[in-house]
Amino acid sequence: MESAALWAGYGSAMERTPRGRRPATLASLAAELGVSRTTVSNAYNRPDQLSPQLRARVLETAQRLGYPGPDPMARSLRTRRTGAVGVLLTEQLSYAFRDPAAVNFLEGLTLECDKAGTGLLLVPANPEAEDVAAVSSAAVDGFVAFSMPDDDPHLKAVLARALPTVVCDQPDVPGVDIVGIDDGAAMREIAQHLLTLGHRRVGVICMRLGRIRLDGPVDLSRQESAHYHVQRHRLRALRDSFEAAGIAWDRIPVVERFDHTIEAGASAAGELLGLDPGLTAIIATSDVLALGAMRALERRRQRVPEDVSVTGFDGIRSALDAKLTTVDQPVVDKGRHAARLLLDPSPSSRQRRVTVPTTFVLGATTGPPRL
Amino acid sequence: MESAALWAGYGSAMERTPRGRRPATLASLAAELGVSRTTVSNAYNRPDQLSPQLRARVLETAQRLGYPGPDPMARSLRTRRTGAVGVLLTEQLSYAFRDPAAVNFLEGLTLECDKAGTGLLLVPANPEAEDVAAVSSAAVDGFVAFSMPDDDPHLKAVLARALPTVVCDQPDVPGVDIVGIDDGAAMREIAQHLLTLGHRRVGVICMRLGRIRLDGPVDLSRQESAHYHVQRHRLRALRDSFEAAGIAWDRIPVVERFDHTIEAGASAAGELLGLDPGLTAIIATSDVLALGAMRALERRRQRVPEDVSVTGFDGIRSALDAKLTTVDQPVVDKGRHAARLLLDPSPSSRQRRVTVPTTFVLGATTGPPRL
DNA sequence: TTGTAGGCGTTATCAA
DNA sequence: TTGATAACGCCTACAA
Repeated sequence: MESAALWAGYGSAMERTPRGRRPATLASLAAELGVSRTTVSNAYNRPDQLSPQLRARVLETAQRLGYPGPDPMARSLRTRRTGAVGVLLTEQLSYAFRDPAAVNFLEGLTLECDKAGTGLLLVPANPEAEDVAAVSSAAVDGFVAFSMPDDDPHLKAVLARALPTVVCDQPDVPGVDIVGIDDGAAMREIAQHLLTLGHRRVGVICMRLGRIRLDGPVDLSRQESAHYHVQRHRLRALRDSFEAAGIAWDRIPVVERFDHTIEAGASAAGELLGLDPGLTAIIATSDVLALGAMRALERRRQRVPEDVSVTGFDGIRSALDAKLTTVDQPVVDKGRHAARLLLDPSPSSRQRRVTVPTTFVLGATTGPPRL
Repeated sequence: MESAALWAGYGSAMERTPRGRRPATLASLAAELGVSRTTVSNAYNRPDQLSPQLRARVLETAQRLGYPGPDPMARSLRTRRTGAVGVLLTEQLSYAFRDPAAVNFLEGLTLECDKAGTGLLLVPANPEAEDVAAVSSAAVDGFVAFSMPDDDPHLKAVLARALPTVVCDQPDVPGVDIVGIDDGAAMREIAQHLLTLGHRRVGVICMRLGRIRLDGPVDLSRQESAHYHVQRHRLRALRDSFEAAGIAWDRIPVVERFDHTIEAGASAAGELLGLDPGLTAIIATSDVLALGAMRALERRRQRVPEDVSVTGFDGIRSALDAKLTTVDQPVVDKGRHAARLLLDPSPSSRQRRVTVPTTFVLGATTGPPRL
């Protein structure tokens, strides 16, 4: 106690960052004022619990001593809350600002955070690293996991925290609230559209199916065992649709790309055309990949849709601008729903599920197959 | 102590979220194992300080008890670090994902965060609210303030925290590292370009100049006293350029918009044309506003640049796509530099300053004035 | 290799 | 209206 008082009294300059002096604490402030710590604490947290003049005196002295208010960590330790929610993407942090779908999802999250006045912590969780320390030591009141594979160690670390959690677009963890779409139904619409147009020989580009970087053709077993549910369901829906139309699925080339970029889509399309030069349509499981495919076709002087039709998935802005035939999903809404589930205390402990609607978008990139 | 041991021993189910049982702590784990807290702590933080088998036993018991590892808040309180940096924008959080420049800046920040393995906390700081609590209680190791007015209470709260801080594009606080561009020089290039083309009657659209929502014409005094330095410098550069060319600045209408959106730009352009139907060029202090102006002109069936020239500022993607004449600034790099300054411990306490280069971009939206 | 003990800065509880 | 006391859960010299 006395040492605190000593410190508090030491030096009286008003530098913003008191150099060489030990930073003021609630206790040192109290000592300086000759009141108890409780009183100082109340001055900040319960203004009605002390007289206005005493409070004014406390605040003024705080200013003079350069005391910035109660220490956030100490407060959090005590109150068990931080006022922030954590987000995990399945990628580098910068992906959050580079991928259109991620950007939209996060916009949705922040829309609700703004309302609630909570912060949003982007938690580093590189899928190619096993280091979950950042997850274990994130100072948050809850987590949103976006598009993570079901075997991701970071996800496991999140669940271990036993905090309120919501997952979006990915693994259905028992008891954990989830937001998503009906991937199968949406993909079947795409397939049906192409089948109706008369396409029989198609190629598929999908996003990563596992945590290991792997770029190339995907066999059936890998399709079925994909750790990314979304991709698995979409591929499964395609298979069902084509087989129902009497087309052997194992004759249809499926190519995987780890990176979710336009360039990756372009290279995948190239690979697909190498695998089956006679295909008349390319189905991508995301708009970004589809845009890449279009770029590759353009480079090869193939016309879309006259020579090859292309479909996407997501409904991102640039895809709609490019008149891509795709499925539009309300990504911003998914973010909002996720945040609401997280911020609304669940009455029971039962899993809540929100499925947002999707819309088939007929663009100008699909047409009858060439002869 | 004994009560901890009691708790630790209570119940032994392996539910992920031990219901009704007090959550395990480092101490309860130690008690359960019959070792000291130090040992358990070391098992997590200094694996080399204890035998592999003991460590394995600790970790296994932790798993069994559902202990998720050291509590982040407690750890932070003790170590005085959190592994996250905070960002303040001058807007709602969702702005971070809606405004192209903000998105790019944050991408730059996260690029460096990824390298360093630190998280990024978006701190709510609504400019129209005075509530600074989120800033005061943000669990971060440092702050980046992006584009804040010099009289913003949130900024004041940031400085009060006495943590490492970097500001970007805005107030030059003594002793605080800063990243920016030469706004004046860049804007003079724009002005010179238009003057050379022969424009004499122009109108200006600028972003908000103060924290109070205000949409409309801006008089000289407000221009000079703007709390947003960037805007002030840009307007000042315009004024200097035009006056040097013998054009009376007070005859040039300047219109301000609080919201930074395309719609705001459009309405501002409309207002400008009302103020001076004879103007031959519209200068916007941002690309977003310029794109809005173009939209307004299009609605009015005015051709760009035949009827009216338009210039922007920033070099965002959609502006470059639209062939806007503008100034390109490396926003992603600004983010990177800001993060680097923050994460690199400054040797001295002197202010460091990084000025990134800009490039004049001649687009297709400027031409000689109509007769 | 392991244990002891003090303190990080705050808030909650209860009493005055 | 104010104050004393006890946690909150952990890290880290220092000692053994």
